[in-house]
Amino acid sequence: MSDVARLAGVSIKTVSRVVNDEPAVHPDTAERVVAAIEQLGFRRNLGARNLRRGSSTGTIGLIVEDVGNPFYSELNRAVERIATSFGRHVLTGSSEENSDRERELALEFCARRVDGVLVVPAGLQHGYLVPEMRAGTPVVFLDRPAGDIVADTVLVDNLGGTIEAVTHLVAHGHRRIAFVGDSPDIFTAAERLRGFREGCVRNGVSYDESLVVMRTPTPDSIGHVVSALLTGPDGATAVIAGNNRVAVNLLRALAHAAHRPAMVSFDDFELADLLDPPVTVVAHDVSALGHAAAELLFARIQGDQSAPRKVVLPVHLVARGSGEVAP
Amino acid sequence: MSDVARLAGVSIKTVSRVVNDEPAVHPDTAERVVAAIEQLGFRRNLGARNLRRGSSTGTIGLIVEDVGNPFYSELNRAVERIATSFGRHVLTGSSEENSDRERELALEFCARRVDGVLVVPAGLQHGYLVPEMRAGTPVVFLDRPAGDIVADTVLVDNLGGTIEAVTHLVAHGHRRIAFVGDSPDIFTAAERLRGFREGCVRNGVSYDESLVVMRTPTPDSIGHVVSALLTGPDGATAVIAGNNRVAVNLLRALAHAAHRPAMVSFDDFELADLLDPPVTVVAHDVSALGHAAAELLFARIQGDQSAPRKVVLPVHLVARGSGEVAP
DNA sequence: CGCCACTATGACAACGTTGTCTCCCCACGG
DNA sequence: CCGTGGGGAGACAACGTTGTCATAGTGGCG
Repeated sequence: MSDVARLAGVSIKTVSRVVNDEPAVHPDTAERVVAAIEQLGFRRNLGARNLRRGSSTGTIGLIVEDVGNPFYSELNRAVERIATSFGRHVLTGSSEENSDRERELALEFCARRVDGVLVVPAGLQHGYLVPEMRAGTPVVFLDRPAGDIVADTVLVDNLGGTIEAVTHLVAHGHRRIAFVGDSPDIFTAAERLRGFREGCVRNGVSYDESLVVMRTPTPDSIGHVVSALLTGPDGATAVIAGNNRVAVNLLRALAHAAHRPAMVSFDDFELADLLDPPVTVVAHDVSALGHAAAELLFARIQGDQSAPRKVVLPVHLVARGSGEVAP
Repeated sequence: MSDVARLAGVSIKTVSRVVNDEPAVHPDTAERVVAAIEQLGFRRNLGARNLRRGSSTGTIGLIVEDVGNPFYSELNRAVERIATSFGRHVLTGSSEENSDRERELALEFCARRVDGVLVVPAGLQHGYLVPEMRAGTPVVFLDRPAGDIVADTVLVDNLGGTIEAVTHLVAHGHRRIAFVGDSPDIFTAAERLRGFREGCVRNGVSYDESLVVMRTPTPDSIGHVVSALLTGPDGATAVIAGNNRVAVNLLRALAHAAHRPAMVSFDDFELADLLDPPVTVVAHDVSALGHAAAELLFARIQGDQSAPRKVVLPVHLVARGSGEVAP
């Protein structure tokens, strides 16, 4: 800036005035300044500007498990949409389901003075965020609750959705239902398992632990267990997939199986409707989840001091065929 | 920081020393400072720090069409991986295929002093980036080239891939092949159309303009044209989808059609292998695209001044069945 | 002619840090 | 007893901006 000022033969302050379109600059002077700016390729430093003006950085942080996972990328998009409408940009980070990385990202974002942070938590301990929150950085948890602190949270109805899935399968004649979920360390996975158990109880179906598998879904991990679940006299005639990753891997494992069980997936996913049979899912509006969380975050950013809120978004079963297969 | 200094009864500089783990601070003093920091919830301002030290902001910008599109989110993930390995964070933005928005995002990121920018360009004019690049912000274009400037670019072999798709279909007996692509304003769409034409020529198949549709893929836009392309005595017996969005919409439009044409999709997509028949695709490694572009960007950030590079990544046809359907 | 209002501009401080330099104190060696 | 050296700490400036205030010049009006 001082280079520009020197070249234009004005003070640094006048350059600032021109850059900020402030009035009270003589057109001729402004022209000289603009020319100097062009010539030197000057760009004002937004960081310094924000520092001096005490204004916000105009960014929010978003921490998810994996920005490449379609579920989270849809969330990311929804958050970005709201952020843009509030004139903010989004810093994203993937925690990789690792609580240390989550913490590192969150603290880093806070140090950068983001206006707020949205977290899909990987860990169960969030005490480290308390000082940041007290220092004025709002934090909203989404998809999963905070571990050991009270904070704004937006969830989906994991329990109700899984119960509904069980009920649907029972209504179509199934009594032996398997549940394949993600690692039980993940809140949503544990919660859906709880829903599964509750659903069995409510529908008068025996809950059989041997028909439950909870582990990180990979083609191998799912492939190995699926036949064990479905064969034998006590094998399951229907299976519930605990999330879209499980569902996809399960479908792949079943692709060449002789016997196709009935299936319901928690989480909708692209092309579920085009498979044969089309996959019945417990759908929830991922965009709505992102929207709700971001809206809540911006309310906090704008000074909403009310008590921490907990929002649970509804889910609904979309019957497409795979859940209606007879035992 | 001055509050902390006052509370601890030391100078502001000593606080700085403690915060930065500098030696030559008496343990007792350090302890007092740490206590004051705890009590006040002090967090150092990274922006001010970077300003003073003249160090980088530790961020790079990534501009894609839509962070929610699985293709771009996979790209995002790959870029994040490299960025993390270089200790950087990623600011993302969706241009929504709008060149004004792209420009706005890019200039905004530059003003924030990102260390570099990765752009999947929406527009064809990038002269606006020249001053930024001269000012020292490296820019790498990926998936599509810059419009009117010479710059680092990483592309995939759109031309070769589409030619291969045509060749594959011809080898399976097809002579009337339709091409459904995205809006011709998009580089990859135009390039793939060029490849389609070239493929027809090389394979001695007549290139028939009436079998080409180029438009933004939506369920409606695709649904309306598809039957026109495939019916009648001159209807196509095979169709090439210009990208994954087109493919998905096309599949949906064809789901209940009496007559299923052969099909090849440019871009692989999840579950393509589980459809009936499984979808033959021209696959390319999206992660590799992101990696290559990010690696190139960081080489520039670290001072590589060599001539702008243009990288074209290979594609390969994955025959799964849908392209092998007889006419 | 003197005063005022107004325009155009600049000097200076401050935002929150950190690098440089200086100062003080105490232990140690001669 | 004095000189030296090193550990511990602070004063000050600077990073790139912008807000505040001051100043110089100009034109109009009584």
